[in-house]
Amino acid sequence: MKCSQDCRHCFRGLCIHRVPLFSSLSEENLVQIAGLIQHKNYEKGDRLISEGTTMESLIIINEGSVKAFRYTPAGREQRSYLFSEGDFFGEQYLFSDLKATYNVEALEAVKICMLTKTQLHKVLHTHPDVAIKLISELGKRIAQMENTFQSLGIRNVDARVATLLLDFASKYGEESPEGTVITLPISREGMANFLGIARETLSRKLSKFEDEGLIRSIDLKTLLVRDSGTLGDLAGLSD
Amino acid sequence: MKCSQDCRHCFRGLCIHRVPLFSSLSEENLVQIAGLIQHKNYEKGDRLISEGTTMESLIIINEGSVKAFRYTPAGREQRSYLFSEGDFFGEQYLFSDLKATYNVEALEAVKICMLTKTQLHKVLHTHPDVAIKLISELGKRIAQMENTFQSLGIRNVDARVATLLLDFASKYGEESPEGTVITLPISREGMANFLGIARETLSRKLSKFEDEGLIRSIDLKTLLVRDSGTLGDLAGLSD
DNA sequence: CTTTCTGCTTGATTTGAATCACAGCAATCC
DNA sequence: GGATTGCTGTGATTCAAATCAAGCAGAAAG
Repeated sequence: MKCSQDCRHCFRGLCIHRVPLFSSLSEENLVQIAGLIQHKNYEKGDRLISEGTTMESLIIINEGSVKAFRYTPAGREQRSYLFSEGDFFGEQYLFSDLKATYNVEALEAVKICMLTKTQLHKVLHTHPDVAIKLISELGKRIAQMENTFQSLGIRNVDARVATLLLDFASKYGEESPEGTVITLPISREGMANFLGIARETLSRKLSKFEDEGLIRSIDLKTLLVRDSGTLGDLAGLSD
Repeated sequence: MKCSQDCRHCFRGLCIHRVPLFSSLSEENLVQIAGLIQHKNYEKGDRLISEGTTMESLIIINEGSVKAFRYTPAGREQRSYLFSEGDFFGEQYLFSDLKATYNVEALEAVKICMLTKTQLHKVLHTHPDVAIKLISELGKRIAQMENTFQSLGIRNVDARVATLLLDFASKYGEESPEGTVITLPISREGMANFLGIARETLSRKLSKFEDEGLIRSIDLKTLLVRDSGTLGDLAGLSD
């Protein structure tokens, strides 16, 4: 199946074109790999991966977004990631026989592409470019995690909240004359878990930022960032 | 130069044999790659990498240990890693043109092996096995970081200290009839930075653990872990 | 051997976030 | 439309770790 201009109708080629991982490949190779890929859809709230499960595939998000999280021994959801279109995950487990150490849940309707363990191995062996790209992506992710580490180590909660807001602004924000409008992908509770702080504390911080004119809360799912400069200062000048 | 049984005297082959990264290679390939590797020695306190520098090589530690750290905007050392024999780092920067975002300093006399950007690319192209191994190692590192995330997100400082002690016990500890004797690679201040807590707090926690009979402080650089079971409970049953 | 310095401990106080408690609002269900 | 349920915001309180402040011990220097 050859891709026409509108990939939305070419399910095989769809995700592969979007994924930076395969961007270095020729059209011919793309089509070849596309044939190996399986597709699956999930509804909001569906579990894609559960802790302790054996992972057999690399998963690439084609449409929608998911959260990755764990439970603390006390049973609270904790420190999750958000993955959205073009992101991939599950690669850690494809080369070891470890079980998944986190859960992944759909935040909305989600379409994914899967490449199984053996197929990925084959691809990596025959296309070193893909391997290098994958290494590079993993490197980026590590660098990003190191950044997150830094902000985590900082006790200053204001800085963490500011960082999250700016992150969201760049990922989910849309520019408007008044500032950046963010459509929040997760609830306040979710954000608090993400930051490792109490729900109430997040509320208070957001209220404070609003009092200071840095943001404006449109409704529970929508936020306007009015002064990203000051937020940036807060995020950086921590400690 | 072919490796004899005692690799210590065969500088070219030395690190390559130790590094899991290259373990899948044939002796022939090993020798070939060994020829590309450069060696360097550092004294305690020497800087291997400075923030903002361009990284041109993958660095593999052959002997000794180093710490990786950043400075907070306020100028405090923060949240470092410890790398020792067989560990490698710097790979994130070899595929992007990013500058180093952390500093690396020798904690003792250190011998390293370096493989430059272009040489590594060449190796990865010609030896897909090495690429896959590298991907797998990076995956492991990510998994490990995710674990660290979890313990970081936990407010319970006791748990974090306990985790660190157990980590050190397995990395630097030696069994003795009374328990595991740890020769600490870093100062109290270093450990506190590592954990993201105040130096004083660490002191107090260690004193508390000692009162409870879990550990015994031999001298400032030596620690005896007497009850790793209870420490494990503390580390796990946090929050 | 004494002095000095550096890193460590211990105590007192402060601070900032967690927790507890409850009220308001929104969404869903009947 | 009204009721149940699940989020959210705010105030009061508690608590744990940071900070401030001495004091101590071991190492290096004179």
